[in-house]
Amino acid sequence: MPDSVLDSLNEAQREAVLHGDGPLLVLAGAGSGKTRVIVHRVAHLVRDLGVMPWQILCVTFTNKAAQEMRERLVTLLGPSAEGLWVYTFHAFGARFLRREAKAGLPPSFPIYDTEDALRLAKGIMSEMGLAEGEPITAREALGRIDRWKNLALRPDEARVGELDVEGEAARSVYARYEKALERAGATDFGDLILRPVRLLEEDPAVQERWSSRFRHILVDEFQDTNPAQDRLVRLLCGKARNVCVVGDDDQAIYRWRGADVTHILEFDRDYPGARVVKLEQNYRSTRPILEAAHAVIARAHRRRDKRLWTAREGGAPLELLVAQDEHEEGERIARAAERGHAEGTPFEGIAVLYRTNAQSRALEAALRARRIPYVIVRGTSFYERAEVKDAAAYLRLALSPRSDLDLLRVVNRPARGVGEKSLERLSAFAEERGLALFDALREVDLVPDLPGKARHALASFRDLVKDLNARVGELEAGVAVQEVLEKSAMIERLRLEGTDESVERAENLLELLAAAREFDEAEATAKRPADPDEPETPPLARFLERIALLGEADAPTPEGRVALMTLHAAKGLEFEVVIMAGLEEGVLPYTRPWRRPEAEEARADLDEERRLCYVGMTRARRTLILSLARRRMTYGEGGAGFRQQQPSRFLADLPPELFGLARSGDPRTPAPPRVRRHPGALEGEPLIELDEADGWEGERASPPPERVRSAPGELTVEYDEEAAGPGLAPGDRVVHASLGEGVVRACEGSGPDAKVRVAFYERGEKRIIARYLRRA
DNA sequence: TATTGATTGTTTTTT
DNA sequence: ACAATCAATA
Repeated sequence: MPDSVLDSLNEAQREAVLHGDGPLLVLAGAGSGKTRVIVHRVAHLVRDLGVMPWQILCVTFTNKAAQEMRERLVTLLGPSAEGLWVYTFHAFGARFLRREAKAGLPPSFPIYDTEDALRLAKGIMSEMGLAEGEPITAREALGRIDRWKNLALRPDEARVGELDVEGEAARSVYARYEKALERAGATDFGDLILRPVRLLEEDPAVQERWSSRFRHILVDEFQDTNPAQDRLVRLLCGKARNVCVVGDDDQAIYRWRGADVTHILEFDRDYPGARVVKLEQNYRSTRPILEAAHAVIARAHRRRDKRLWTAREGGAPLELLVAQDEHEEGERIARAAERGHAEGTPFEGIAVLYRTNAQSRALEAALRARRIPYVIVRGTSFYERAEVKDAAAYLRLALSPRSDLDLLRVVNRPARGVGEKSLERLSAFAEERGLALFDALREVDLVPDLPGKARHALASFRDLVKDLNARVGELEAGVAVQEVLEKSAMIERLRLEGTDESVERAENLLELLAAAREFDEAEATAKRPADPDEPETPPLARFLERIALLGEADAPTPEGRVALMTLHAAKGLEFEVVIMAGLEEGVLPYTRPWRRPEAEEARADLDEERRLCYVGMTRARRTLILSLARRRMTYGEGGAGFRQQQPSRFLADLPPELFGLARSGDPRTPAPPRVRRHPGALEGEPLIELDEADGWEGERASPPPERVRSAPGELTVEYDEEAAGPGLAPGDRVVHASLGEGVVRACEGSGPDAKVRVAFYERGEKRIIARYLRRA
């Protein structure tokens, strides 16, 4: 390894990079150069220790991370990086199962996503005569099944409590569900881990082959592994135990998905003799940001002791935005973003983070009103659109005609006169003869009682799929997609419809076509490492696999736009300016309004919320702005109405001196608000006092509460009734969203509902409700 | 069968 | 507020 590289690493990083054989745990705090360490370690193994690229397996959690790692390795190692195995857990599992004939799956098996799985479970439950919700819903059953799969448990091994009626039902659904997957020759996400684990455990020859194949295994984001994944890693690294796991227990935020922090917390117990390296120097954030983040995370239970530090001096204090409701919050955030931009941060350097997707609405509206360009980095990807999934289902069916689920999805898409009744008859016919639906279609003429129209439609559908199926071995993805789109007339029908929505759908389908062609192109140019063991997988199968596993579109945030995303989506990213919305009880420590978990469960939940908060804060490089609303609409106007909100307990953990106003040097800059823990605070109780100093009304439309006090079970807001209108007085200059700027002439009443007479420069004099005005 | 209007539940996070 | 599912109708 060149000295220049070694010199650029700090001591801990160097230790991790140069570590030789044996287990290694790298506890890498936020912004501590984690990816750098992994990448340089791989380079070291290949270049200095002579490990062959294909003997190294790098496992990540997300596609984005895998992609980034692969790119950085190519830059570092050049073409030899092509031979490295760099995959997400699920992509690795898929590759394993395709290549391992003993897994007993057809080589182009379809991968059912959550939506598919839910439909399958629903079908099974209605077959079993279980009404929805009696005793459990399909969703709940699937939740249980998922948890079992995360533990690598098969139906017969799934344990349920004595009186657990729901569990019992879920288990019998699980058994049938597995049978259905088996019959279809399909897998779901959980299977991609479970099946390799079980095969490796049950067949020593297979285990020997795989564990000797990989000399080194590196796992990123190890804190997010579930038990099945943990077991998979252990099986793959075998006796040599050359495994390097990198992660941060403080950033474990996927417990709900079956991840278990224990794996990282007790790594050195599971792998005795493991070396542990802590990366605590942070290269990302300013000192106040790190201090704030530490104050929040320090109170979490069950964590490895560590503390991030930075060599960087100085740094602006944190800011706190306090709004009356979510609309005002949006507006304040929009203005903060505008200010950040005005002060020189490009829009793409600014992010607004929130706990739940529902919060994005108000934020979006406010940004739009101010004409601030933004993107929502969303969870639902392009490939989850219904029309795209329809097209994909056609292709999957062509590859795997046994997949009844896919057949049922598209047999009448677009509508061609095959209704429920006809499908029932077809199913009955298939059932009788033990055939898959598609095989039943081969003899559609023998199915009794079909209306002529339906029979004809079914026959032509069958011919389309059959034709594709016959050529599927060598068919390019692009050609296959094109044929499906043409012959099924999906696009044509959508065009005929002519609504805005249908046009957009047609465009999505064309985009899928473009993606398929791009895929073919990449396949043609990429010289895939010669691998004699790898059975020839049809290109179409590889394309569909990518679609199935590409959850989030890993499009980089476009230039020139503020990024809006959930805290989960923000993991691994960094921004110059981070604005966190909704620091309120129930929102940032999120609590489900209904079910009340047991104490231990509740504490674990709360810890996870704390870590989520920590993840959000540590995304910020220079500026961290926290915001909250006093009241918030739940379920919209028709729903429960609005809820009075208490400030988040996490705010109370922040030392008051970290707060101040960003605009220093302004002679009118008031004293910073004091945020402190109430003297009598009980453990776990949000007891916060926010004292706001004068001067804040410069940022406020409605009169500032003089004092906000939050005690157990109560929140009091005291207003100074003497304050004129929204802190507005005749002569003040104000702005209205659509009417522009003007001057206040008079105020009637007080509070946010006060009527204010304003002389607008361009629109003349108008009477406006105070809450719609802002100071100019 | 397909379309429509009403009703219901949903809201945490996603490979 | 919104989507998704369900019931009633053309």
